[in-house]
Amino acid sequence: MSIIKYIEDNHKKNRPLSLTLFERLQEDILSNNLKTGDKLTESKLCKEYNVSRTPLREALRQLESDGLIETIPNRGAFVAGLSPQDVSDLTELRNQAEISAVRWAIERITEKEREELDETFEFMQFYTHKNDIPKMLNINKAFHKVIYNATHNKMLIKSLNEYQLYLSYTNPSNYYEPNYLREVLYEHREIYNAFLSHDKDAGEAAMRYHMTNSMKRKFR
Amino acid sequence: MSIIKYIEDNHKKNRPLSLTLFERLQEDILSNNLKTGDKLTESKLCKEYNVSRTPLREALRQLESDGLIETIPNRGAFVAGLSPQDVSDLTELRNQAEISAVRWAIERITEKEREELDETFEFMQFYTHKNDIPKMLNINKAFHKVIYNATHNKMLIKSLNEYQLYLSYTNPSNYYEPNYLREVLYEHREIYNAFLSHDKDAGEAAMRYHMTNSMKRKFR
DNA sequence: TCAGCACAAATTGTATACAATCTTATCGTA
DNA sequence: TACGATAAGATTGTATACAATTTGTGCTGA
Repeated sequence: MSIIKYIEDNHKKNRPLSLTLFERLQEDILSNNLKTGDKLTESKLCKEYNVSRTPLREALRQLESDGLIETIPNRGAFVAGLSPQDVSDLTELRNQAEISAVRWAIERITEKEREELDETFEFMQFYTHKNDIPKMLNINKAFHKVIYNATHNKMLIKSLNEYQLYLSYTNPSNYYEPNYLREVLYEHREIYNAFLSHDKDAGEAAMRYHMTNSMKRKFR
Repeated sequence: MSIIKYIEDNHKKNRPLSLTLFERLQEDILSNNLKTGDKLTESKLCKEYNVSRTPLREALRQLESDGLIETIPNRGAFVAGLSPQDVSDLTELRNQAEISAVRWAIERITEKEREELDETFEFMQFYTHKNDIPKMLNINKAFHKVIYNATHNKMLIKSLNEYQLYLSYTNPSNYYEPNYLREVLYEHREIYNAFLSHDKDAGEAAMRYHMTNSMKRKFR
């Protein structure tokens, strides 16, 4: 049964525990459930998540690489969350990176990726007219992710995904202001048009405008 | 015996095996000793390095986070080294990041860090006059690292250190050209002066100039 | 009182054992 | 011959056991 096999392959639950633990701890740190300075005692976490130390320690190593914890040999792991300063820095870094990314992406985007961008933008229009804000939040992220991947720049993609994830836990925009969706759609259309006309300068300008306004929307 | 204790504490060999393995494998991948696509079979690596699988797997998780390997669950880890395209992209990213960094650093540098920069630049002058190229390579890296840290931007520091490390394995500059050291010293002096005058625009311009010339020196 | 030591408990680091999954080789059948 | 089923071997995933180190505690003696 190829169908069943297919479904099994995609839904299969043989994801390593270390990955699940990594995501769980990442979530707990970014959501400030675990706070900066907290000691992460392996045995306690093992009991909490009901796993052995082997996959847990692997998850800790990944968190360490991402800078979300700091470990001192033979002493243990300590949470290193994001301070308000970190968030502010991260925001600025993200803005710069997004602006760079749009130039790279316009230069390197493939036909298939362009179609993906088309599709994503159409969804964006659709859900804007539906006024479906939760859906829009996802589509918004997806739109930017398409751009990230279109840069075909491995390191930049990794950074941008990290920035997007980390910042998604910080104070959200004022989604429910009356013009929110219309403004956002307009700004994305400008970016989208730059891809259609293959105009890097226009793309940079549009992204810069979008980033500026995103910041404003957060704090107005 | 406080002295002995001190020396022990610093030279102590109780660094986790996972860290040693991580550095070793990182080196092997960046130096292209392990090539893109190579399968990393745990048991083989264990035999090669004479360790058990536990610390080895922890090292693999860190390499994975850094994007130097890719692991497929239940299938194993595969080397994902840097293609020429990656190196080119990385170079451009590094250049942009260095330019951003110098602005941040000039704004945020502490007195202590300024002194460190003074000292490093003095060493730079000293070894330029001595014409000691190997020493200069180290001082050069150190000078930039002082700037990285002076940004006090956690993420940016992490990225820049990664860029510097990764690119240090790529084709080196033509160090032994007659004017190499003098040119490099001049360019760093311009950057250094911008710190003294606390002039971000001058700093950006100087770093931009330095980056441009660094590229030229690589390929002339 | 308290510095300093010794020992016990807790915690991290590493090795090994076992379980689950994937790969490969073999064989039989159409 | 080509193909698929199947079982053996190899490899990865997880749990447990043991070793090394750190941390906590109580005692001693100046």
